[in-house]
Amino acid sequence: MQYNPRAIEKKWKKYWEDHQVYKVSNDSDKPKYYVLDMFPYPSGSGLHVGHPLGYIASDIFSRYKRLCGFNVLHPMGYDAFGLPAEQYAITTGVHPAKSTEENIQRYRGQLDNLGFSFDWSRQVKTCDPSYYKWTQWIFLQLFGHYYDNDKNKAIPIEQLTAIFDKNGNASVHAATTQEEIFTAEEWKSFSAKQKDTILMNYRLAYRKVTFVNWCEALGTVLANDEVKDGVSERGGYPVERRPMLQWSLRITAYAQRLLDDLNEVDFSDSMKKMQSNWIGRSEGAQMFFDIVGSDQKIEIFTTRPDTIFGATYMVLAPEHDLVAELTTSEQKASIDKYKEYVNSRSEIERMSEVKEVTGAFTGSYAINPFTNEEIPIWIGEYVLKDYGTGAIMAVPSDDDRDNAFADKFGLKIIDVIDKSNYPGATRSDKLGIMINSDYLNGMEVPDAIERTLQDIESRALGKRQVNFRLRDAIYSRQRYWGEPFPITYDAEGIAHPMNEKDLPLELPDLEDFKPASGGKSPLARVENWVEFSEGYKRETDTMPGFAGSSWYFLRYMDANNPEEFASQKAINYWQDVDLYVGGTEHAVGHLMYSRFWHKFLYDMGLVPTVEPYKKLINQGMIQGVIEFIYLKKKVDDDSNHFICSKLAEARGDEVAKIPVYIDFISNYGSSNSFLNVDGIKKFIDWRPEFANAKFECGNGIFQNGEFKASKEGATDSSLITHSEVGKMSKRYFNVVNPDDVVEKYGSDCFRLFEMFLGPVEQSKPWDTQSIGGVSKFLRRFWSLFYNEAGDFLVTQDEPTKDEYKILHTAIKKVRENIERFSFNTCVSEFMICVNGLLQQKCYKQVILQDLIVLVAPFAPHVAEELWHQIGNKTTVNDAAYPEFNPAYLVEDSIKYPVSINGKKRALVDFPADLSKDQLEEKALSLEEIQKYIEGKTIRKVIVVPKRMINIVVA
RNA sequence: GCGGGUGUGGUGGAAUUGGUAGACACGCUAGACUUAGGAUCUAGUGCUUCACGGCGUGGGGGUUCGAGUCCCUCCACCCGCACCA
Repeated sequence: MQYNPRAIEKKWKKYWEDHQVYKVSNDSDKPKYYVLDMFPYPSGSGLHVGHPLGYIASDIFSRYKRLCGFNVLHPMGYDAFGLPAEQYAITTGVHPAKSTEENIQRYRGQLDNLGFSFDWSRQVKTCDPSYYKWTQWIFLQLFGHYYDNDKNKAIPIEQLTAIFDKNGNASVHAATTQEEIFTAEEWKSFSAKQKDTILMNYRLAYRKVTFVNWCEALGTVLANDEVKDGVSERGGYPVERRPMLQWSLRITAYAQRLLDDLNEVDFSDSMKKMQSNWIGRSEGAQMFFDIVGSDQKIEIFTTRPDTIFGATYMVLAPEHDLVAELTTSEQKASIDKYKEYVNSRSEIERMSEVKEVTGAFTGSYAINPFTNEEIPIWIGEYVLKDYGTGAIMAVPSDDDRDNAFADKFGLKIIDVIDKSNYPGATRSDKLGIMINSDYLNGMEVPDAIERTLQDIESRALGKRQVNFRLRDAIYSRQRYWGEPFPITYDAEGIAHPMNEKDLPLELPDLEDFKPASGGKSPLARVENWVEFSEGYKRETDTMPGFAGSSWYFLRYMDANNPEEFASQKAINYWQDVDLYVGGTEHAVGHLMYSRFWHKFLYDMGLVPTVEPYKKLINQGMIQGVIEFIYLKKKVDDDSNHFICSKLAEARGDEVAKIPVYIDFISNYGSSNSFLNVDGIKKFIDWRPEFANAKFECGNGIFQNGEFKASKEGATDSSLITHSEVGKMSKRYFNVVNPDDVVEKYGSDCFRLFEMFLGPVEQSKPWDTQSIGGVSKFLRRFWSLFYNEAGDFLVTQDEPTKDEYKILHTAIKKVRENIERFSFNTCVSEFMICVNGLLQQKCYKQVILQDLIVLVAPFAPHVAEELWHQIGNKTTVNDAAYPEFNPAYLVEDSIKYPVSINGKKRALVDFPADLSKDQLEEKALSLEEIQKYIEGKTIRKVIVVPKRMINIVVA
């Protein structure tokens, strides 16, 4: 029987499906293990060879865990709401539901082709009403809760209104933007609308005015990544920031817990760092500065209260609420002019041009509460409205930006810290001794910080405060293809949650997907849907992409439950995700949001764990080689002139790079990839505008269907292309579809090859050339069972010691390597093992049956086939992973490297049971060592039993 | 600028605790079998030298009997963050 991957793989895929081999039960005595892949957005272009890398790794791990006796949950689904489908709908009129479903089918086919052990009965699609019913339900819970800072958890909003009824809000410590204090009487006297507005300042899901990227020309709101350099990516139209009433989630309430609990999870250091940077905790003081001639105060936040004696001016964000009031009539013109300038600048410009400081003087003065000096109040774009309080006390001696600002506008600078004891310390380092600071003089900075904090509090100038960079997440999208909000508004605009019984609120059908006027979602045009009931209108925005993906891993636990998002029984069995595999692009967004949702559900008592993902692995990107041909920029005649890259570089021609479809290339992926005449013809068929172009290479010139040799004996073109490693993408024509590779080599080979490329976490270019090595390995593996004539070779003989040793070396290494997710080295071990057994001509069942199971997680099809060939009747998935027996690795003798002064001079076999002294003696008497030590003094001999011997001579 | 990571043959990569650097492959060279080979098998393959030997894990320095691995310093590339008070 010959190794025929195509037949084998088809056969076993069907068997697995027919026998429901990968169906997982929630009722099991086995320990649980949950392996999760970040689910894909089903894009129109399908999977390329880079996408399955993580899926293969997680599939191997799942299969391995199952063979080790775990009940393994390994599900898959689709993040199916999203902008591309909607944009496609706008241009083609095809309903997003339809195109999304087609894409899902295509993905499913591609995934199935790779032999994954997914339990498809648990598939989720975020766009499915039976799924987004629960996304809406969780949103309503967020709407119905606030965050209590004393209890440190989310509490139902009814409990808050009960407190308001009794005591007002003075005693409430909550995560809130509510500033005004009110009494119980005041609360009761408020109108329904006023109450709604106040509660919005407490709810975890709430409405507030936020800014969107509005593009007048396209008549739509754009996502941040659709805006490039202040203009729309499509069309290049101007984009302005427009205020809009939008839903947000109060993730900031959970900032501290999101930061603290990073200690609980096994993520890479860089991943944790990215998250903690994003959260951006800083400790400092909130302080109020009096304004000369005004009752108002300016609130600031500072991490350096110690430098207060050096605070010689203040800066407000240009958008700060007090700016208008503080601006004197003399300064009005210059302030207005400056604000106009700021408005003209895009967010991107304000962020990218850091060097230049700009600002304007308001004409007003504040009082430094420590020096009692009057200090000028400026506005400047380097102070951000959204960070801290939107106002700073400026200390030009100890902050680079304040210093540049003071320099430019001639403001007073007082040195308050002597850094002479700390050479190399920069302005921002919290190091030095206080000077020019009255009673702080002589103190070290950390002590001075503590002292000023105490004084600020005792003098009631402010208080200690912790500040976070993390912002609340904007949760509204002015789009059609997302989850509708289960919210209606009455005539006064008060938000009312829908009755949970009436969920899901389904998306209405639509034919025209263009946005409605005024930046509203297309839903605003569906009048009979918007009119919920007499006087009540529905919210017409939809939820963002991260809504559905923030909790999907919980749905997999009990995917078809119509009563709950997942039953408590299922959640308590599966608990959390043991291993999460996905790309770094979700490092902050998705992971942060889903950790936040999970903590909220934990507060509600609905999940038993504080963190959703125990361990995270980030797979690297598989890059593609991009092949370019050079088009000369200066041509002698009218025709386009393509030129061999070698020639162009030698001559120093100015050229444009034209990407070429990689299928046209000969020797693709190698350093001397080129276009032959055949390839040039294919290129011309593809790009007819170059039909008459000239293609020049060292061998000759091809033009108008004819190749004229310039070198003797040349019969074909060898137009060398320029190769670069880059993204695998449609626009570079270098996308490799896994289906094509599977068609040629089989999915077992594909799986092994992707793992063999290198560590999962690392990015690496796709290189089809070396796949042959893995294919050869599979055939050699097969040849342990069948010879070329097709005879079955397997015998029942007792294996030799050497054969056991080869097998158990592999068992040991593969087990260890899987445990540390080093899959590439596992494949090497398989090769070493098979090479070794072939050398021994070992066709013994006892050895081979263990080897089959060892390989099964990586190459499940061929393993299943051979498992049955050697006489098993049930699936290899129900076998037990081979146990390592150290007895087989015990050696009689050990090869010792013998070194002189650390340099290896001999390699000798010594009996394993020799003592250190015996080894030393034997080594010194070796003939090949004698010549190195003759006439020299032996200073020392180092013997590490079972490792090495080193002789130190003078 | 700050934070994290990476740097090893012609190529992808291996070396788990400081102990034989280059496993396993690709590629290349030679040979065998073949009408043929982009099939298969065998041998070789870090660089350098006729050889003995010498040199070798981005550069320089250090610790050690011994360093790819630990320490210091510099360089290059990748990722993340960035007017963050």
